[in-house]
Amino acid sequence: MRDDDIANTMRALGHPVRLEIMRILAKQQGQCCCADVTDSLPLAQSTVSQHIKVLLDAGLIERKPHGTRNRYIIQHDRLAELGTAFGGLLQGLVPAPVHTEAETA
Amino acid sequence: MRDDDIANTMRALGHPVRLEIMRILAKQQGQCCCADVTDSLPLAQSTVSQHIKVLLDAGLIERKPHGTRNRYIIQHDRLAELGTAFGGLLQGLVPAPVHTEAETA
DNA sequence: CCGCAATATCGGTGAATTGCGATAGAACAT
DNA sequence: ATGTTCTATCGCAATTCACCGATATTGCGG
Repeated sequence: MRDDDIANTMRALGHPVRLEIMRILAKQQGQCCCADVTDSLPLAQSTVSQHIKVLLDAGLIERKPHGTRNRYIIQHDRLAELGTAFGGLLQGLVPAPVHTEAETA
Repeated sequence: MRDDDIANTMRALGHPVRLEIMRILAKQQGQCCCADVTDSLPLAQSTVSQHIKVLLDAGLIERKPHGTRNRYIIQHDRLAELGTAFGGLLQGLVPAPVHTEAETA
């Protein structure tokens, strides 16, 4: 994952409403449509749809048409990918690459 | 960590330049001032200072005046905190809370 | 005291984000 | 076909972001 990609994905998660949407989607496990999300939030349907689009563009969820509704499925692969990238980032930020105690000249 | 807090911190990291700044700071380990960062990036000093401010406000780094310069230190505690929060988030997004195999009625 | 170097902050510009209501289109039931 | 429901998309306004150059501040050396 490139920095750009990490940054984009993190920014997609960098909004309380979108965090909440992810949780709502998780709770309903693939049986969740836009209206369900809207009902759970104090926001207009268009606004929710926008937030969903951001998550879609980041690859964090996937749209699956189902009759007149659309179901949204969390992409756990993608989340895991981000988790790994984030872990790698933390790793790279770690204080000191001390090799051996005896090596401290 | 509240959602707001998680979102803010993630958004602070949600920019490639700021990721890079974090890496630069890590590499120089506390001996790094604003000019050093600016020299490593194709951006104006004021822009770099702005990005640093974002990281400061998110608590991801700390300023430590040192003569006419300012040194910036990565707050590993804060990073770890975010890591934990992010892990918890992933946990909460996990597909199914299956208790036992025998329980699958 | 005077200039210099480092840096934060101000003012401005253009782009992106966040929110809304209104609208268009698809699928369905009647 | 017609109306209903669900949802994406289109303006639109307000806000924030990203970037810049210019400026003010602060500490240091002469």
